[in-house]
Amino acid sequence: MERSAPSPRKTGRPLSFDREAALEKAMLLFWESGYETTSVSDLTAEMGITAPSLYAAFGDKKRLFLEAMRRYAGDPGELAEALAEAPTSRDAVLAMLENVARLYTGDSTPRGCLLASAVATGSKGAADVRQAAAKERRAIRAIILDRIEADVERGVLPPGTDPGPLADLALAVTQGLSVLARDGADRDTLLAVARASISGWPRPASSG
Amino acid sequence: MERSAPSPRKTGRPLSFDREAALEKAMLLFWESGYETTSVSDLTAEMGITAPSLYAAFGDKKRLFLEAMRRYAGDPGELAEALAEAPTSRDAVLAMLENVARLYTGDSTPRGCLLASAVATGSKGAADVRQAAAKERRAIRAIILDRIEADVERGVLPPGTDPGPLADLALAVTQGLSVLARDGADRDTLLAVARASISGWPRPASSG
DNA sequence: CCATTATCATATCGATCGCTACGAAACGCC
DNA sequence: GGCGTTTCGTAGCGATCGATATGATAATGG
Repeated sequence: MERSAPSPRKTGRPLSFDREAALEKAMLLFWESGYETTSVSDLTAEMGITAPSLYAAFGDKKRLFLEAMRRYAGDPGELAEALAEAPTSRDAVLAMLENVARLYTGDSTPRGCLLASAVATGSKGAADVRQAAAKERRAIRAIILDRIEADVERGVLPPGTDPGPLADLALAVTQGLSVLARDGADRDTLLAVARASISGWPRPASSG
Repeated sequence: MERSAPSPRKTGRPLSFDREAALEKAMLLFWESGYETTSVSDLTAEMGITAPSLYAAFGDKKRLFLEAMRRYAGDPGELAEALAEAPTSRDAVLAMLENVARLYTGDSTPRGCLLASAVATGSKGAADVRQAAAKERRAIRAIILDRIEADVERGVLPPGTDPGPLADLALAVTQGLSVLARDGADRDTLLAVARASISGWPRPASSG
């Protein structure tokens, strides 16, 4: 249901810049400096284009951010697949947390999480952008929750296990790790927190 | 080492507003809308004073925020005392997390945590303000760490227990809960996450 | 009752904000 | 080579940003 090419125009002056590369630059800058606190002037400087080009290619600052955020978040289906591949939901969540720990401390990307920091707060005029980020987080939570529920149904987790707090904890740690990373914590520190955070998961009914 | 009264002036026109009340209003607004994304115009409207009064009383926007942040964070000594009162570091951290869960979902205050959201990101010009917030977080972590180390030394926690990840986890959950609260999670949800987050703590050497 | 001191309200300051009008330039089509 | 179409760079729009100059006003000290 995804248009592979938005509209391969046949006429007119061609775009003089790589739209995807420019979007990537914008994403990194929003990641680093936040949505409202990154100016269009900052963006055009980093993207190597002028303001009219930015507006022609992306609409306005808000739509550029939303597109950058979707690029950052990636395909939710891939997250679901990754979680499904792990033998247990516990392994799945641990792997996810370890992945974000590494993502937040990458040396070629800003520290922390774009979803956690770029719109953590802001003016009333950006309330809809914050809602969009909240929606992304809800989608992630739902995927984690599904994976945990599957384990409860299959008996991998003890019957009666409440999946909600486990999913919420995973999400909270995901966002909390972002703050640690922004404060300068190194990768090993974040990985240790990731592991500690799931050490309290209910043990399987030791069916082996 | 703290001046009890900044300077009880003897002459000149008296202040026509309650400085503490105005600071409280400013804190709540920064809490709600963030540092850079709250304008001086927003502040003066909420505080009920004009811009020159604000600058005369608080210096500038940055110093007003730093003062509001210190007011929000409270006295670190009180946190240390509260942690010391609990029978174990586990109880202490649980109580702390439950307290922030309630703080983040108070119905007379903004949702979430000022330290977590107000300067989660921002422009280069506000880097020093973010550093100030990071310093507050480091102070909190140090207090938690001390409390955990005390339990390790006393044998309340198993010897060889690494206190670092436990303290970092507590801090990460503290900041992560703020995101959940901002996204609309209710108080019980946050309390459940708080409890789940410490369920993996190493058990005492069952000396009873 | 006047001098001193400090805060008051009004009216801005220059800089930057997000955004766009305008005309020249570069393409496909004929 | 014209023509239609689209993007280009320049230049600047009105609004808002953080912060102040200015002179009136209200207190104390003598």
